[in-house]
Amino acid sequence: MKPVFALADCNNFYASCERVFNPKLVGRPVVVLSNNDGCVIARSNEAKALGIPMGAPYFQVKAQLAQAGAAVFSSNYTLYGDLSRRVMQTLAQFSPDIEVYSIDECFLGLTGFADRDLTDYAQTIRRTVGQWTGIPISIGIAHSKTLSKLANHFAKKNPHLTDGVCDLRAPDRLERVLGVTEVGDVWGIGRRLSRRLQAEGIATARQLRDAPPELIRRRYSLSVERVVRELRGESCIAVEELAPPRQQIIASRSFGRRQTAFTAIREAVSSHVSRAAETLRQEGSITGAITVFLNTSPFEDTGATPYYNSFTVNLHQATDDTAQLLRCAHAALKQIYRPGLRYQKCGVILFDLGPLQGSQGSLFSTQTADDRTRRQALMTAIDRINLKMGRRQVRFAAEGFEHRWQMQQSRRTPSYTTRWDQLPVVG
DNA sequence: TCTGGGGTCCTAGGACCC
DNA sequence: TCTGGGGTCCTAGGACCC
Repeated sequence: MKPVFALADCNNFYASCERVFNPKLVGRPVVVLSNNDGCVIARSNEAKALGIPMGAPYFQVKAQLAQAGAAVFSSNYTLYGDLSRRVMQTLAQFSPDIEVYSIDECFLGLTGFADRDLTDYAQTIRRTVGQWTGIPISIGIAHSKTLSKLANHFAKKNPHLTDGVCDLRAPDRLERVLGVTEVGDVWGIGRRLSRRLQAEGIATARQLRDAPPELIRRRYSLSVERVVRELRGESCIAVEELAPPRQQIIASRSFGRRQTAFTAIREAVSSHVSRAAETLRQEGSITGAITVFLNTSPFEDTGATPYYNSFTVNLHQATDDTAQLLRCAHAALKQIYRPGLRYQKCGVILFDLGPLQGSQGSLFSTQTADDRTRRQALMTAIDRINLKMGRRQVRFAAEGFEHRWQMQQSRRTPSYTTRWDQLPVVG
């Protein structure tokens, strides 16, 4: 039996989240900005209709948005994360086999449901998610993940034709949809590949499907060959219920305004280390290496070449101790900081991750097992307090107090669903 | 003045070894 | 003047995703 996949994808997710708690926004253009209020990263249909491109720098479209009476929000990831969890929990009612693919997308294995009317089933899913969470979704169904993405894309682009659900198992419909889908809209074909393929006369998803896989592999790569096979309905990518352990943890931010002073940058790096280490401990992992990176803006028009540098410290013993990581990060920062530059962003990467359980001590460590136990108890205590009392109530002095480098978020909505003091009020 | 953040995978090429 | 061949491992960079 051929496998059946569904992809459920929230429509304009962040913009829809803002609408859930502010129904007056329905019908109005809504956009959500990236961190630091830099770029447009989510648009309601009305905002898309204005021609606001995805990723547009806010300052370039600000006037246009204001003129159209658009509602503009700083991103509120706490809110979006919480609503995402609710959507995923609802979806889990409909298949035993689900993979949360991103904050707003979820694959459902429907192979065992193939004897039902799946369009009908998908409509039930849409209705339920809408009623329980207030978030509108679209659903694509097909014999491979890549085709289900494509089905979803078609459903979303043609709501009047599809009512938000598109089943591409029917061969004639599949032919038609493949024929009208640009090759760059296929999952796994980005801007670069799309340009190359088009230069060779492959402009639609159908043309890509009909290209010989062996040739594609030779000319492009294994990954593009896999895309071709998936477009042929040959499923090469399974639903992965268990997320593979992660390989790295990144914490970085642009500065609210350009920074030059070493002390300010060290504070920012320290606070990123602290955040990354928190994630590390949440996952029950330890890290064997830390990279600090620092850069100036790539958009500076002074003609100077942008500065980007990074430095990696390998730990002789893997750890999840914030204090130890701070020492390494400070040493790394000293290696890459150059006075006189206007820095735009810094961050840290933890990699070489492994499980805390069963980790080995180092032959060369001066730390005793007792020391380690005490440090771990300290970290656990800090994490607990911060969880209970709010983020960063207890923190390391290296993170500083003034935070003049911190990002700007002037248009942020309350954390309606995760903070008691910010619950929505019905009046 | 103002241009996000967090991930994964693949490949080519260099270092190194025998 | 001549200057192998093959294997592995690591890393940087490119490409993709949301």
